[in-house]
Amino acid sequence: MNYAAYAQVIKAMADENRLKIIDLLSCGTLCACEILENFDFTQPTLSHHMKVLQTAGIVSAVKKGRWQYYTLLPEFTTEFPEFIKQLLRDSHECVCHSDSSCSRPD
Amino acid sequence: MNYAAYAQVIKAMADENRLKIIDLLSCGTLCACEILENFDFTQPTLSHHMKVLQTAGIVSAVKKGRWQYYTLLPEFTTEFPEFIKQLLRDSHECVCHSDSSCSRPD
DNA sequence: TCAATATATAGATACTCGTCTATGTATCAA
DNA sequence: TTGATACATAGACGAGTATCTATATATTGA
Repeated sequence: MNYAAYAQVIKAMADENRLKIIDLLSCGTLCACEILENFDFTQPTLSHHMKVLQTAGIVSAVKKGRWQYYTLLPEFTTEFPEFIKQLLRDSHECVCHSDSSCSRPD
Repeated sequence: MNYAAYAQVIKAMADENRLKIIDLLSCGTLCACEILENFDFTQPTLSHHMKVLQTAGIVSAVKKGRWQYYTLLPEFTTEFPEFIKQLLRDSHECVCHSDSSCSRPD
């Protein structure tokens, strides 16, 4: 499992405001000004957050005229929940199935 | 949706090593020394990571003799994937369903 | 052409975080 | 009792980050 790659994605999600941005985008494309209406921080701060989400492969951006439209990437919305599922699922390559010097608790 | 609370959980997951620890624990309880065998960092660093995971409500700890046993909390393993599902699902309270001055891209 | 609008970039600041070394504490076996 | 083992805590350091103000760029309507 590629921990480093997914750690990058999760790092990008590890912020209250970006989590809300992802939620806003979960029902469709929005431009930056529409997203900004939902927050108290400044426009450059939003610009920073959107760049973080793009770099992580969570969001794509398309410019039309004056507006920059952001959309959740389908790769993210489908692959990420699948990764979480696999992460928390018992798999047979785990160290706990191998020999160990420590005894188990009762 | 409680973004702040889940942002704390996601922050605790937003580290390559802690992600691997969660994966190791996904198939059952392990003591600290067993977990440490899988990493290159020092024992105090592991101790720090385990505290972060406990504070976030991801892992519980039980001491038996000399050993400290760690287990993934069932609340985490069941509720977190559900949160991710809801986060990425189109919901009807979204701002995109309300009035907006911005036009949509084609 | 000019002003307003939408967004990005630069640079600064304060804070958080991952890791280390050094050391403390608790448990157990001899 | 003593030494070894398992783990935690304290404190430091360097890197990263969330936010701001100031400013630049691009687009559009008048």
